[in-house]
Amino acid sequence: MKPVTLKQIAETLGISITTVSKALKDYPDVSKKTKALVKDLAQTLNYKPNSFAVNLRTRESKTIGLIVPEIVHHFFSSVIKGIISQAEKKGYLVIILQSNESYTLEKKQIELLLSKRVDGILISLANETANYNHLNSVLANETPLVMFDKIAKLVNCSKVLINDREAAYNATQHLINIGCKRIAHFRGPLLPQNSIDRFLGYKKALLDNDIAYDSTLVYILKDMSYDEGRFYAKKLIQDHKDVDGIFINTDLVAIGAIKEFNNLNIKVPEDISIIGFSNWFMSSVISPSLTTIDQPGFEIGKKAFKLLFREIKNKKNNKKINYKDVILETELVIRESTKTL
Amino acid sequence: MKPVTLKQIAETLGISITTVSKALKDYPDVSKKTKALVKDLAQTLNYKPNSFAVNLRTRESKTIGLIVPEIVHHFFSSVIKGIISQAEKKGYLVIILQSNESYTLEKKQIELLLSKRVDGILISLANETANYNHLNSVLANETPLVMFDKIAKLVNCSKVLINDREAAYNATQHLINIGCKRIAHFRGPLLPQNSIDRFLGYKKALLDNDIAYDSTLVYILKDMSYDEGRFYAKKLIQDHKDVDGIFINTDLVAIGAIKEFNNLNIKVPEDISIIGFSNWFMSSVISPSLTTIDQPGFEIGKKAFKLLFREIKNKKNNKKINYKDVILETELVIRESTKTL
DNA sequence: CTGAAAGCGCTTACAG
DNA sequence: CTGAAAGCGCTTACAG
Repeated sequence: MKPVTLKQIAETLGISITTVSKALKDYPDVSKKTKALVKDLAQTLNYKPNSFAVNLRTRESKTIGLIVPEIVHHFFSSVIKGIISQAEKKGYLVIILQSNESYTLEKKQIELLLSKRVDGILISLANETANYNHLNSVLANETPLVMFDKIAKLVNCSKVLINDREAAYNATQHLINIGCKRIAHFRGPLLPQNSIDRFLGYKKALLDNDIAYDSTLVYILKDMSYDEGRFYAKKLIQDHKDVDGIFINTDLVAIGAIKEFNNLNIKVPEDISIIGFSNWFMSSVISPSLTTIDQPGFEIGKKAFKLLFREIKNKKNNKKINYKDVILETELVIRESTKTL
Repeated sequence: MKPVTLKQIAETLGISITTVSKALKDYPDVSKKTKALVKDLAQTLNYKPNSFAVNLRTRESKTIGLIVPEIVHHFFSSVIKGIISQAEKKGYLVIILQSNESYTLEKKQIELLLSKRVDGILISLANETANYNHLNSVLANETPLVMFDKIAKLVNCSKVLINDREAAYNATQHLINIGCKRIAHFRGPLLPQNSIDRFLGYKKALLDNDIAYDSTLVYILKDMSYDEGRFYAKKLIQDHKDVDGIFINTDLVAIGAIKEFNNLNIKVPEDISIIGFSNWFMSSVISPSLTTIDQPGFEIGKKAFKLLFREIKNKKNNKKINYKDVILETELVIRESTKTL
């Protein structure tokens, strides 16, 4: 069953391909009668324009690319959902790639998307990524690019963010408010901007409250996994018996830490208060439930697509693109893993 | 910066487009010298074939479509990851769509993918889907189709599955082995094949052990959410004070039930043993941790893509496609939510 | 070993 | 209101 083409409709009706094409797209210069005839036949033959040909002619594919570090991850899957839902509304399809936190893979995937000529690219960077040439080549290629969550400050494009520094500050301040004196921080790797900012927020809160910053209380994690959470929870207790609070870069790690403390018979929050980051669903169902910063993944995804869409449109109309940083609100969600005031 | 074309390379080198095209693809009938010349220039100009033109000529896009009911879901995101990782190896890109368990949306998305002329489609059905015309139209369109997890028995295509009936049987048998006498079942909606099969496995285990089947112990859930788990846990206790075990269709619901029992001060597993299904990561970290059936999402995804790839290849070579059902192994993972033997 | 030509299926500027 | 023609950028059967 070969797909129906304009040519077939034209021949059947004894008119030209041009007219058929125009009729289907409701050009004003085609008679009503012809339009009706064409549309009817197209309908009965179940005509679908060959998108390959349309892409070639119009130079656009109505498809965007999305690269995330990891798909099986509450935050990123929420972002993906936000992006897809918004894209669908505007008639765009989304190709999804996973970088596995690898710079090499990320770079290859960018090239792949570029060679596929997607209309735009959405990306959250791999932890490893320190070189931005591949991103600049997207820009040089005049393909709209929007970064979210894990961004590179130096790349000149629109970004969707939260105020990591402020959120981390608030989290740490909350620990201080409930009486914590020795507050540790499990931070992410050195490169990603959000792990830098969260660290800086933590540090500033300490200083603003006249608590001496002690670098031995800061642990630099690598893969931000549940197991790392367990490992560093144990290590922290061995290194510092006097710790009474921890601000942890991400919920999954915090959940590992809570689990480890449960095992070691260290009471959360009585002995140690814990705050995570991101508000994974899981955090509300573990015991004790986790105090955390709610990070609106779905909204971030929606907003990121909206920005990208705007840039795609502007590009088509040869309008200048003005880059924009959008900062979304976060919220401290207080649960059982922190002492009450 | 306009993308480089074959024509430009040809003109620069003073040879024909044909030869350039052939040189780049290492046709044997082009001289080594010409090939070197062409490849060098293509390299320096950073030539990338226009995929729109290639698609139109070759009638394939090296892109497949994937429809899942929900993305923010441990099982499905694992499947997605499996599919993408395997697709990438074979040079295929994946467009992802989410049906939200809606038949109408699913149908529209199938049409969209068909009109985009993807090389193949992978799908896990929406709970609502009872009519398979849209799937048959994929087949009629000669687009390879593979279903996984939530499948329609009646559609004539390859499928990747687990043995739901057997897995449910084993789960129920385990409850019986540890001494449960009144075993309830929280099942999924009426239509999806896997909720039917899990129910049948449950029932058969009861009968094989001479335990009377009591339909009032079976609760039919709608959206399989955490909140539904809480709701029906409470209801179950009100309806049946003597229940001592529950086999629950999916982990998220089971986690809701455990949480509710914790709140109601009903001890799991002392008062009631609970078994879930799927082995979400979350299930290993809640208290008590959840006994469940491990369902290999990542493997299901990989296998589904492999089957689809085989069919795409066969179609291209005009070989007959022989449909295949692949059944993957599951495993009972015993944790704290069930009594010990 | 090289290249002219046809064609994939559309869209659109232009002529009538 | 209709249509001939050019062209998007490739691939490939065919001729030389």
